[in-house]
Amino acid sequence: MCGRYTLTVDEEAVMRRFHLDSSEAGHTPRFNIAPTQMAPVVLNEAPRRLSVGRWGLIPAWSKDATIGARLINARAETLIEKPAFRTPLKRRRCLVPADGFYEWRAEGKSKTPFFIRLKSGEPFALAGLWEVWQPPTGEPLRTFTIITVEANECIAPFHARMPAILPREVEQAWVDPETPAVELMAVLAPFPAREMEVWAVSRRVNSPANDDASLIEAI
DNA sequence: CCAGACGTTGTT
DNA sequence: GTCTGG
DNA sequence: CCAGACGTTGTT
DNA sequence: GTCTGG
Repeated sequence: MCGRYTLTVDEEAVMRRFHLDSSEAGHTPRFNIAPTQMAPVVLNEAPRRLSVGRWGLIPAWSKDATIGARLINARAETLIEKPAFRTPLKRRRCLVPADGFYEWRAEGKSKTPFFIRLKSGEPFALAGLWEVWQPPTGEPLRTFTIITVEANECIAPFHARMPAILPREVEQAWVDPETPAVELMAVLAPFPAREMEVWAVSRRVNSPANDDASLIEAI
């Protein structure tokens, strides 16, 4: 699964990586992006822009926002049948820029967190869905969820699921609302484990209040 | 037709 | 909003 | 994902 | 134990 991730590069680097012209995200390097927090997303917009949304999808029909804290992931295998996801799947797909994520492994009484990234260290796109939710009062809120797939051999020791990392060549097709969703299901597959690496990190990452470069240092 | 649900993960 | 169950 | 809270009533 | 908030 994916319950915490990183985007440690600055906004310029994110824009370069995803060929964007402008940004409303105000992104600064992040080492501990947690559910319900705002994070950069790439929608289908012209001109191409780095946008922003709240992690944890709140369906448009939700009466309150609390469900958002639980809908942080969406299983790829059941996207089409789940009411909360099938509507955004059609025309509201997004890229979630990231360059690493965390998984926890129980070791005796406690849990040890691990950091996972590409061996290249490069940012990548997680497959996401987004929605707009209108609170009873106030401005509409954009939210998003991260799609999960079966874990590869690198992640399997930690969990049965991992976030869907998109191959670079399908990123544009993924956000294009003209692409039929059925044609995209095959790209939701475990990323090659040989291109990923993992190491143990400090338990300081457990608290979402901590967000600094030391969180991804190997211990 | 109306009413009511609508989600994921891990752990026990 | 959209689907399922009654 | 983990951390942290977890309640009611009436009155101002 | 379970739910909400970050």
